[in-house]
Amino acid sequence: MSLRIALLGLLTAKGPASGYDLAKRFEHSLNHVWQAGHTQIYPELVKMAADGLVTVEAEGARGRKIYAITPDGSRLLTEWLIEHDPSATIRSETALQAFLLPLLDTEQAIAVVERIKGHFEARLAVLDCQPEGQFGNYALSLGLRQMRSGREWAEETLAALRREG
Amino acid sequence: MSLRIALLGLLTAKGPASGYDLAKRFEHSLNHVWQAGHTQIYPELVKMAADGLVTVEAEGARGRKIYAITPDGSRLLTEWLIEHDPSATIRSETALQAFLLPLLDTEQAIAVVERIKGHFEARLAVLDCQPEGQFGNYALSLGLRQMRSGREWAEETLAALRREG
DNA sequence: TTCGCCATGTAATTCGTTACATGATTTG
DNA sequence: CAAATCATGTAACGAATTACATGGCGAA
Repeated sequence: MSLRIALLGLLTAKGPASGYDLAKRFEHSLNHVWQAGHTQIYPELVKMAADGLVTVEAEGARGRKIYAITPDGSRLLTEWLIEHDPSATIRSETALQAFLLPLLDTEQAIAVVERIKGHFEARLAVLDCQPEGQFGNYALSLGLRQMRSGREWAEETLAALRREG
Repeated sequence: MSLRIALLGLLTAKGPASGYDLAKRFEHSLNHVWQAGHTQIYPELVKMAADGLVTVEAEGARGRKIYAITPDGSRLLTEWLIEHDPSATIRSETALQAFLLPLLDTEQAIAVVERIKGHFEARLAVLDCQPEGQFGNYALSLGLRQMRSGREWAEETLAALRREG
């Protein structure tokens, strides 16, 4: 479902687009929120068209199809936003590594946390380059906060490990 | 892979266990980090035994099998912890709702953010009840930080929406 | 005209969820 | 003995990743 919602959202926010365009939009704006490659997007659009959520508005060169959202699609999108309880499912490899830290000796643990810290910083850097005042604004500020608190956790954990080691 | 790692980690941290036990451990300690139900765990343990990562240490009543980690399993676990670059894949329905907020009018957006805030608070409450000083310590403090920053985001966003609306 | 990127797709496989099925043990 | 919970599993389906395949178009 969420993939559909994400696609409908992008079509609403930035207008009709081809599968390729949508894959690009995913990369550039939704990347810190939801991810999908073209191999998932192309077939999903076909199914969504069959379900009446999008239509092929135009066909261009080399099979390029421009999809637009339909009223049914808009309805589904708004309904989901207003009614859907976001699932609490979390699967974070980073948090899993944090969980398992006590299995390592201090020196190894420090190395792992250093690397995790690097990851948080890298993602933070990506988000920092993101233009303010754009559509993804709210998600961007949420992402920034969570990456910053990840970095802080790493710093605090490093300090604790060094004290102890 | 991560499911395997999580299972190997639990077996190392808390000793040999059956599939059922492991499902329970997932619920109680790994829940804010990684999730898996018994339907995923049972078959995975069989495959892991076939791959020599765990062995059936004992068999009890009604087919109960107690699995223990093997040296190969330990090796794989440590290697993963030290070498594996945690994937940056994020799929958060909450963040997706945040992303799509601008599609709603102010009143609806406020309702959505209120609900999101409630979710963050609920998860925070669960983590707050978790015993300190246990194995999952590091992951717990990371989770707490991230839930708190989620709640702060919701509060700030609500304030902004109310100013504007 | 060759190289690189644009653009679209399919196939195979793995990962994860939901629904179903079964029987043992404990508690009231 | 009935009901609840313990405990193990399978099957079907859906979501996601990886690998493969193809051809167009533009620039050097």
